[in-house]
Amino acid sequence: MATTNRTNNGRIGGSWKRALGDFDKQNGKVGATTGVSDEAKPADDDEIATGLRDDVQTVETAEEARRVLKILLDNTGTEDRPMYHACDTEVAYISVADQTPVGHGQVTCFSVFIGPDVNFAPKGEGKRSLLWVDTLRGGDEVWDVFKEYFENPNVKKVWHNYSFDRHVVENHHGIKLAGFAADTMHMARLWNSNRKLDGGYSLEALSSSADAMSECAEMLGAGAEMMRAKRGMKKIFGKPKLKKDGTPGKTMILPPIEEIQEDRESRDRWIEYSALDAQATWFLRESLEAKLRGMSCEACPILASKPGYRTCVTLWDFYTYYLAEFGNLLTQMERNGLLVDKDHLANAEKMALEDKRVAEEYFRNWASSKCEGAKLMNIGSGLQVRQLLFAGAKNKRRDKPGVELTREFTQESPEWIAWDSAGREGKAPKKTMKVALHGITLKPIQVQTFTATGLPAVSSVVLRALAGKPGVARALMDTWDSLSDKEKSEEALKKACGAAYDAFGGGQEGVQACAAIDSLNDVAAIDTLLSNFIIPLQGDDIRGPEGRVHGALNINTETGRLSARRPSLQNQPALEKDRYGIRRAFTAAPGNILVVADYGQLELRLLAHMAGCKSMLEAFEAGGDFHSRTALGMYSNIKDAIAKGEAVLEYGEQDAIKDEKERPALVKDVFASERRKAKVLNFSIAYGKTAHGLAKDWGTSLEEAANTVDLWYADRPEVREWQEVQKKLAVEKNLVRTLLGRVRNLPDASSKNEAFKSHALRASINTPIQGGAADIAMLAMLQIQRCPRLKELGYKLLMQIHDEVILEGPEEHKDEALALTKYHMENPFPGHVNLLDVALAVDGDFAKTWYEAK
DNA sequence: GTAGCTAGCGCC
DNA sequence: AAAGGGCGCTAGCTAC
Repeated sequence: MATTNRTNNGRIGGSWKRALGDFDKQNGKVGATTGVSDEAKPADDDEIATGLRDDVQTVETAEEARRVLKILLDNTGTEDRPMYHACDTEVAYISVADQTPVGHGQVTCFSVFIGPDVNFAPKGEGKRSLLWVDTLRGGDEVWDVFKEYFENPNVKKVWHNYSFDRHVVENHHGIKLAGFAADTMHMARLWNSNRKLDGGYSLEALSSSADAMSECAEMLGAGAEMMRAKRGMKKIFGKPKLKKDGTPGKTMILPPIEEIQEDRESRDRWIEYSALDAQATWFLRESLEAKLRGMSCEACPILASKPGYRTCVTLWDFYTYYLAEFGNLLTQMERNGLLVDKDHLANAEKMALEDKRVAEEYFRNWASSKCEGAKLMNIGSGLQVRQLLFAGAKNKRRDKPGVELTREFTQESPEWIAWDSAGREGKAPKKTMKVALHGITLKPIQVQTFTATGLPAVSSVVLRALAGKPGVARALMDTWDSLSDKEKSEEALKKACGAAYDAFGGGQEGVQACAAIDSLNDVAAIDTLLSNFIIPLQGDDIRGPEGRVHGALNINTETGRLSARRPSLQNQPALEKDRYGIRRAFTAAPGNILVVADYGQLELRLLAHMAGCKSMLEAFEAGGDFHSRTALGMYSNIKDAIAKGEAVLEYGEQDAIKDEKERPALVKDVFASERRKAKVLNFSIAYGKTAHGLAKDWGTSLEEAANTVDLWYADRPEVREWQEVQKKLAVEKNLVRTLLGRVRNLPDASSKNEAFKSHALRASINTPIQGGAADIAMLAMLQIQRCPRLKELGYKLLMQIHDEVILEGPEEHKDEALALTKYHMENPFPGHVNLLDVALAVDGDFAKTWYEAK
């Protein structure tokens, strides 16, 4: 085998990218994982010749299509023993990195493999077990023939990353895919969630992995070699990119898919390549089924002991009971998409740009009064901001260089910017110029936070500490002349400002520095909103033709949570930070309404259940403010106050009729700081946070933090025991399991590297909780999806944000739909029950927009 | 010019 | 040696 390096330099511009080409790294698709040579040498014939071409039956006409359609429909097997049809498509006219496949992309061909025994060749022409259909040449007529095939629910189809193929196939002729049976990417995740560094989950990587394919090595026989012959597309079809002078360059580029397919020189190789994908998927499914059948699925013992629990003996059971259907549901949600109000976003953009302009001007004026270069600096560059504020600071790692006193940066020249924006007339001025930045502080700022590379961090937390409370210094500056002497006293100013006050000499100078850094922070915050949400949500790449955004929902996390991409709809700004109301842009279609429901304290409830923690279970049963109740368990002074009747956890009915003055105080008001600590611990302990980290956050001694942690555990000893069991499991077996028994491999639990090992051990106590919450959310979504009444009412799932779901449907049925949604979430197990030892609390509402429904 | 990295930040 | 789990996305930067 030729030597290949691991770089993926396939800048494969424009519109070619395809499903299995370099779909995406998160899904472990080719790109990062397939060795792609940099060298512009022709592919070695030995490597790519599979000898497969003669085994491929090609179809280019409707007549041939009708003949093979019969063979396809004759080979579906039985309910008990289905014959799996592995399918795959190749796609042109889509930029997979940027565009949603809903409404983008055109299928140029597809391939099907039903196993080595099925023969697609006409009588008397020998045997061809691979089917390859040319939809470029075949066009609409061929699609019309195969529509019946794709829509037939009795044909059990298998795909690798079904999501992509489903959408691009459904881009043609209103086809509605049915008969989904398995997604080998999801099966592979369930088998081993830890392949990120081991080649990932691309079809290429999996089908050429001896481990993944081990269960069908025998069946493959000599074919195993053939599987391993599979290579990335660019390796086989790449051509040297032509340089400006027309000579071949070093970089390889991939011609457009439709060209490769039609080009006489590459067509046969292309047919082989693409037919091989279906075959690889088929064998991979066989192997993974055998693997999953051999792996136990051990649910949380407390849960598994409950009467009525649907036991999955093996992970294959888990796949067939839940995950396959869930995978299909996710593709349906992707297709549904969310309607986005572009006008609203355009308006938000205007406001954001204006706010940003004002804030930027304020900072730049101030900074350039102290350093000439700041006039032209890039204030979005952390490096440059660090140069201004931390010049001369040492690196935390002694062997590495610190921040220089002065440094030059290359910036676009003002002349060029003017020329570029004013119509490019005449000779182009020089594009860039050097800009020198030096430190501007009067006294060095004490560095508290460092980046991983040892340099002073300039994150928003650091800048916030320098600037003080948002808006305060700025307000002082704006009203400076009318301030009283007392208000202008050193003491008062220092109190109102952040740490930059002293570093810039105090007085008005100090206040101004704080105000300017505050503005800088503002610029960064606005920029994030603009570039992450406001702008991309208006673009056509992630929107389908009907104006809805169709992000991808992936099952690709270590814990079993979903992740969302293009766009990442799961990290829209939280309500309190959503200053431009971005969530208002997510809206229901006319006549419809959004139903939004989320779990309360889902992860803590799962911890209570799995650990069998008496105190936590009681607290959830009692209801009310959970964090106050935690504080009550930790601090005796709260207990005393309650015993004396001076405070209560929450008001009961009797308190409501009392005069306000006669009412006892609430714990969350009187013991606010205790409650705050209890709340932080509730969230932190599940993540494995250490006393050291808490001490740093709270600015207390290690001892004090450790004592507080002990107070938390004192009331909840079962949690500590449970965590020890998880860690032990991780060390002994290098795995932990979620609530429903899915596995997460943690090889680092045996690592000699203590940092890796610690991380694995923290993950071991978090994964059952986080993954268990994902399990519950999955069950609830399946119940919602299956609910015949919700379907009848016209309600569809659009989105999941870990513990929250969004549905859309006709406004007239909103009350019933919300009630049903909550019911399913509260009773997510098959049979409409909740088998946990703790109730599942669900909060929900409906509204025209996401913002209002939260 | 590109690819891959770091830093940073959004969500649960 | 670091010191809270899980993600995706962007801008800036640098090596090639």
